[in-house]
Amino acid sequence: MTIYEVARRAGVSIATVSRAMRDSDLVTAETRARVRAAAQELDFTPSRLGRSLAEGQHAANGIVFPDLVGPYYAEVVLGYEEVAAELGRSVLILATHGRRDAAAQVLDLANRVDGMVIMGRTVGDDVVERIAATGPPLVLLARDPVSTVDTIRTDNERSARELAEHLLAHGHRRFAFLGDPDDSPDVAGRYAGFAAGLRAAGVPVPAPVRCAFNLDAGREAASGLLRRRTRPQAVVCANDEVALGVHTAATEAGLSIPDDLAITGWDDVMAAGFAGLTTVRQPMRELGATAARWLHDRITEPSRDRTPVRRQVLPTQLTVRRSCGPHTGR
Amino acid sequence: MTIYEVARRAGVSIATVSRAMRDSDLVTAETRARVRAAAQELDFTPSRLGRSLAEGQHAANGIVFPDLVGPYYAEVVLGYEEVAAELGRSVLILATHGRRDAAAQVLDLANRVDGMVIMGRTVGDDVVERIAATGPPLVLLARDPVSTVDTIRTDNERSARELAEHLLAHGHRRFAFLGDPDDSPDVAGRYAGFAAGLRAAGVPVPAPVRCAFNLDAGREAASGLLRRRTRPQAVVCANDEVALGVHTAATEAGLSIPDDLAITGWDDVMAAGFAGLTTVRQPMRELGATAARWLHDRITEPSRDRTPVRRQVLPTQLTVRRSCGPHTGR
DNA sequence: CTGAAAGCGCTAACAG
DNA sequence: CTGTTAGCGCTTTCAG
Repeated sequence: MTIYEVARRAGVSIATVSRAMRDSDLVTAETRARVRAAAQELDFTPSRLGRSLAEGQHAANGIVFPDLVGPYYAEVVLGYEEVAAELGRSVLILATHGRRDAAAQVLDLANRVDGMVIMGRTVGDDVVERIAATGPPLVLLARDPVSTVDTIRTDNERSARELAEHLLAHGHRRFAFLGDPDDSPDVAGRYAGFAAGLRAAGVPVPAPVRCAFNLDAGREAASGLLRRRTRPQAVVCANDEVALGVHTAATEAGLSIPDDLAITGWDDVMAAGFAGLTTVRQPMRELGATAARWLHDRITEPSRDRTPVRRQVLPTQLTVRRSCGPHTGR
Repeated sequence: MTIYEVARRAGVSIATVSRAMRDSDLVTAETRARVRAAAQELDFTPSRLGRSLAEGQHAANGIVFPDLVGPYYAEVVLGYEEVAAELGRSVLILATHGRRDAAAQVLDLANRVDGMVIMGRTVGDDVVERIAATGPPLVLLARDPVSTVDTIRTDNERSARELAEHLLAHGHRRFAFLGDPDDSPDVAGRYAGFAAGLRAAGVPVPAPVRCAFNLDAGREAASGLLRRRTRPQAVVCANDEVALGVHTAATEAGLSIPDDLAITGWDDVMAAGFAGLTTVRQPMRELGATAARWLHDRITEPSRDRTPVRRQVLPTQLTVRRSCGPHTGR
């Protein structure tokens, strides 16, 4: 079912069918009606491929992330998809799963979309720069800026520092940090802010205890930590899953939280509420939604690169619960 | 940067470039090398659009779901994407968000992919049938079969019945069911199995208390329920979010769980473990992964529809924790 | 307002 | 093995 058959049936040229299908005002209402009727009868839908090739537009956006485990990426993707859909664009997803050969897949994706966002440490800067140079518009999300690419992130340093100060106010002095700063720019920022907070108070900054982003990794790392001769008083974790792993390990070790051990996480996942975990909330959907809007601007702007580079850091919110230490008063 | 410029630079025809780029064995190793070198220098990547139009293949799959709230859909999508990527296919996502006009978007998606999965109650059977008739291969996921479309689901009836029996064994006799059977085929199945379990024991089957799939809805519905003169002894919820909402409401009302009120959920989300919630676990990734494999089979099979209709129901697992009632022994 | 015709970038017969 | 030449399905000048 192609435009030709509709044209024949309606007794017009394919150009007219094309116009009628897109409500161009270069056709009489009457002609349009006749064409649409024919299209209806033949159950014709213009081929996206044909149209895209001719227009040089995919009407699609891409997004690259490590995976969808935990609510963080899922929420970002959701915010992105929602706005993209409103703007009439489909969304292509690509999970790198930490694969080595992710670059090739990302490059392939760049070839299928009019714009794309690249999250965190999914691929190297070389790939980003290559796409920035010859590919579609890009937005970097939760990742350090590269050359002149638009970048959107949430604040990590400041909240982490605030968190450190809060813990210090509880009287804690021996700390541990769980998470791998080399794993993602977010973790690096959180560790940096945490370290800055301790340093300002003259408290020794521990080296990070590197572990993956999941409950089991946190649990395992913690069980080692808790066996040390001098146990930390407070464990700051790179995210909630890790923190909940520590929570589990501590409980198993017969420790009571927060009296024997204070714990904090990041993200405020649903389980954090039920575990009474102090954490930091960040505007995940807004992150994705903003990226989608920025991309749309770049894609539709008349002269590429007219808009200056955009950089934004969204604020986060410290959410204090009982896991960080006893709170007196209300 | 097109195939023509590479051809000129390498001193060959575009056909040869095409062959060299795809490692056809219809080119000398030497020619291939020369072409690839030229391509490299010019930073040429074959256009996906051009290729797709010529091949009549998108090398992409689609997936339609209501949203990504909660781990369920995210996990299914992840399993789907992972397998699709391994099979060399990109993935297009479409979240319907319960919109009325989802049909048009789904139809549009069908025009961009070689195969797609449609989950739950995102669009009506008419849309499914229309795509089945003229569109790419389809797999229905967590949804009742439609005509001869492949369908994969997890078991709901049986597990729900098992769950009812377990609760009956605890001595509970006054039940409530939270969730809307009209909302999704899954909920319908769960309610049906639950009802069957009670009926078999001669226990009155309550009408479902309809509520949305989230914590607040569960909490609100429960607070009404708990104010009735005869409070139920056990509340069976359509999923964990709802159950955790009930949990919250009950705790707020000063009830102790499970002594004053037993609660069960579905999905085994992370918070369920921390809340001690009895629930039912289902193989979410496997659901998506299987759908991706089935689609690939259909897409690549020589004569369309040679494979008979596939229907599969994956088993689930009752996960008993403390929220359903006191367990003696180990 | 409508039609003819030239692409968009690539693949795949079909000849050599 | 390599080149020529049709398309794939649609949009868009350019004439009329």
